[in-house]
Amino acid sequence: MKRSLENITHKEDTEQMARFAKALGHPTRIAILKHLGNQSCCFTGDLVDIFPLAQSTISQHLKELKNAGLIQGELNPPKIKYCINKENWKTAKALFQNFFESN
Amino acid sequence: MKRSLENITHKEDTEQMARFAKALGHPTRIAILKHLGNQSCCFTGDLVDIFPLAQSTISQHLKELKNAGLIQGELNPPKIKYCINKENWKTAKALFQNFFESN
DNA sequence: ATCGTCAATCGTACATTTACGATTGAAAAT
DNA sequence: ATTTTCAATCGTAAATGTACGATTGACGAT
Repeated sequence: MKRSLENITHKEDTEQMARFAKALGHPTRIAILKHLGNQSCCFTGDLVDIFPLAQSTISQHLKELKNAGLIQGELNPPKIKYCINKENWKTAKALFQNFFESN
Repeated sequence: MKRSLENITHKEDTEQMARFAKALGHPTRIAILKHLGNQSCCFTGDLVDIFPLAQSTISQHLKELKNAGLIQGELNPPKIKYCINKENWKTAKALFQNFFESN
């Protein structure tokens, strides 16, 4: 990537949707979200058991999902309980719905 | 990425959705698709005029969208006309709809 | 106070992405 | 036949992403 600073800007909706899409752009993360959808919530450890990936890798994926705003972590000592961020989920849903509808 | 060969597999739906999402994971590509949605079709050159990016960069983005199956190029010598791939668009729409609905 | 458990972060290796300019190839126009 | 035009591809540089094991930090339990 050249133009590292002088980068192109797009409409905020477009940028936001791209951020969501990027976070969804890995099968493990989709699978995590599907799991959260069923369970409503779960702990990192649960996921480490489900997926044949290192704990650090799961943690990294969770971080990306959190950064994108799709999930949130609640302290539940000594564990951390992850849930869908319903607020942003609604936003994402609307963005994608609107995007796909127009064709 | 270690495990380059012994990689994790997911359900086909999950993999497919991730492929679509990955292709949507860049604002320029979202913008291209939105443009195609309005225009129904367009030429690479049109996009080069619209976006402040090199021709080769646009071409690369188009290639990714084509690989993901979201667009298709029709020969229209001497130009190439790009359109939404309606078949796969429907598939993608359904995958995302279903995904977001379940929460 | 020490130990065990859980999850984040660090350091690292390698792959992939994103951008550019330059080159190539194919087809239309001269 | 030569030139022009359009878009793909090549080569390259830098950034990001994906995975691992090891370490750290926080907190409960012993």
